[in-house]
Amino acid sequence: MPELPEVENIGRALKKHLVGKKIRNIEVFTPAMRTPLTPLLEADLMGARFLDVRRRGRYLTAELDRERCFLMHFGMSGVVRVEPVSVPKRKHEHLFIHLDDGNVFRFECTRRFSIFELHELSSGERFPAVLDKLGVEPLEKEFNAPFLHAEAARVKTCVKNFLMDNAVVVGIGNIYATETLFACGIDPRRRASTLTLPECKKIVKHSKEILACAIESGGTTISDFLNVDGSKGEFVSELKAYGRTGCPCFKCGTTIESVQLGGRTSAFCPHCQK
DNA sequence: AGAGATACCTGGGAGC
DNA sequence: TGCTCCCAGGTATCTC
Repeated sequence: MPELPEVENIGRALKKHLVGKKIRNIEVFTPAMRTPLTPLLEADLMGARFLDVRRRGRYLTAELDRERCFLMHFGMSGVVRVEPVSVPKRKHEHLFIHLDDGNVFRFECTRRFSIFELHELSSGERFPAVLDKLGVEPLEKEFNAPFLHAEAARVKTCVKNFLMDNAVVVGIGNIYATETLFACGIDPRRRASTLTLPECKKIVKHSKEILACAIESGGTTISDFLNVDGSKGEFVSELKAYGRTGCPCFKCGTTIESVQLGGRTSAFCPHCQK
């Protein structure tokens, strides 16, 4: 599934393929997505030109002229491709945007968790207003230990759910929260407000490192996304805790356990994570 | 107000 | 073998 590093790479690739191109035609195959795709047909987008592609959290925006933009979120099974019109339509492709260079921008999502919407974008704005409430970017300097410590102090939820809260920091999903807490030796069930400043420093350090590592390892997924089909990035082989319930801990050999937190499975080592 | 629960959706794997 | 059931995931929306 596209995590933040992959979304970043997808955005860079899309930028190369879309910017400067004009929309020739739009085809919608599945009108009733999580949010309906029909507004894309009703809006007059013929001839609109792509100006830029940007990432915010796990969202991508594709800015058009005429003060509008597409807002994309890939959920857990969303894929985008830019391919020649001759490539046959796949089963779960829901939207085609034909470009004036003869290629087709294709939006695929098996589980239909993805979002593809049209938004207003007043001049000077970088992102549509619906993204205003998102938290800081984990790779930016605003995501630091004092910030995290202050945020943690005012919530009652557990560390794991806190790290996954998009209003605090964006793009840390179940996998990265699980891996970060394992790397830090912090029990995911602990109250976030019990985190010390040094522990927050660890979390910031490790989450940035893990994201950076995933960006490198995710490269293969990106080439697949444009060329063939989405095989998983190599980062899956780096996982130390996520998906390893019942397996021995790489550090101490204790059996990895799992617990439900906020409706999500959290794997952890009961010996290493305190 | 804030936090937990639930709906959304489908493919794949486990179990019978 | 073939069927049913459950799980995975992020976000919006609800309920308490």
